[in-house]
Amino acid sequence: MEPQQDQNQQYPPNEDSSGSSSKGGSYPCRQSSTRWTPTTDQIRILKDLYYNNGVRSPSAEQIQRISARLRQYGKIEGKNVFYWFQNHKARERQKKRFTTSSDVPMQRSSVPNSPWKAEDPLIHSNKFPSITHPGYSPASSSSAGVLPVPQMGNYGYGSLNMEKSFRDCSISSSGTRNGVSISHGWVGIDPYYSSCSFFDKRKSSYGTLEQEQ
Amino acid sequence: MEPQQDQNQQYPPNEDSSGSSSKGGSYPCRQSSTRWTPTTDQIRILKDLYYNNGVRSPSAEQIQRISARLRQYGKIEGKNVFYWFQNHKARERQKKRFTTSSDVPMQRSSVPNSPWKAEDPLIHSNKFPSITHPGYSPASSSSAGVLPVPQMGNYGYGSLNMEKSFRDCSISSSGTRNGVSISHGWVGIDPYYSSCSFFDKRKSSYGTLEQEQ
DNA sequence: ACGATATGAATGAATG
DNA sequence: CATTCATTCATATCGT
Repeated sequence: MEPQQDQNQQYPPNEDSSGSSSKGGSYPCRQSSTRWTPTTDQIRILKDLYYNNGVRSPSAEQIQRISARLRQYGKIEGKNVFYWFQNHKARERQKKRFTTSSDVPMQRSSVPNSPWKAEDPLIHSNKFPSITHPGYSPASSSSAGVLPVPQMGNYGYGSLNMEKSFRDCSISSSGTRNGVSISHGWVGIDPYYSSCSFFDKRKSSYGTLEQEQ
Repeated sequence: MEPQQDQNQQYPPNEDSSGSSSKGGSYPCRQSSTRWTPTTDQIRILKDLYYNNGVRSPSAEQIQRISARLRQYGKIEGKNVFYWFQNHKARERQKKRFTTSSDVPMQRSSVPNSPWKAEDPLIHSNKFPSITHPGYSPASSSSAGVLPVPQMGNYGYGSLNMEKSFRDCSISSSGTRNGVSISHGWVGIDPYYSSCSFFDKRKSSYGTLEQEQ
């Protein structure tokens, strides 16, 4: 699996600096920005960052820098870089998820436990680690490209009880059917939000309508 | 936003909780998902609140009222409203972060209209004609999106005196006196885990501005 | 031409 | 509030 579609994609020579802007390059004059179509060079660099530098979720500053660099090879925006990493990581994990679980084909461990209507206060406190942080040890936080080997690959998903892996599968039982009619009121809310917002100093950085209460 | 993509909501007509076997996404209009799919009307109102009223982080009571109002247009819970505002605000900021350069104030290359740099509160047309909503009655009028900002009285959370704001609190507004010390607004059903983490430590980012190249 | 797949884009939900 | 995950939609591309 993992086609990874190597740089096979021979995109059209792209428009480069001419300002044609439509990187699709195929259409005479059509929606120039249907969607970003990365050039081979851009993909190569992105993959290099991903695999050789361990970059998985670049921060805003990194994204700016990356997109700036990639701009030499074609039109690109920050969001493209952002999405690219997001998607690449997600898809890699997604695939891994199915291949790794050789045990049970499709074991939907339906945990009848929804954080929002939850009844046990445990949910927040004892949340197992790791599902989100597999194993790609960022190690030296400064990836700076000194990372010799990309230790990507096996995500330790099955290590622990992934009971909550597939979160609630049935939170939608909110009334409307079978007279249970649990409650509408969305009981249980983010503790941070509702609990303590004392010193809640809202800085109106936007300068728009500001409200305080 | 969303140039052409207009995902309609059409929440599940049936309440089958089991996740069916077929790889989801087979059917075009079969969003049998557990997650909330806002209707265009709901989105319109939410954006109106966001942009025209400056609502960014509604309080518990506000969320209650908002969700109550939006419920006319489809199933919705308080948490949905909460998340919506959270996400909308966060993404707006994020977008800014990606695109904003540290040196130049603002430099829009081209792309006259990009979802990431322009947010228009205007609504999108429905892909499908409004289908009858099984569960709740669409309540006749409106629904088709001719309603700018429906009645329902004014929300006091403008930049005005919020003093008189809470008058007809349908539910038992727990506390929330003027000033601060807002407690759980969750109308009585929010007993557990009031993990008061008063002083949320700003994680202060990774603190490492690495990555060069 | 289609259908399948790969992948960009968007967003709800959740965590830290 | 920032960051991340999961899911889904939309479309580009490729195979037959």
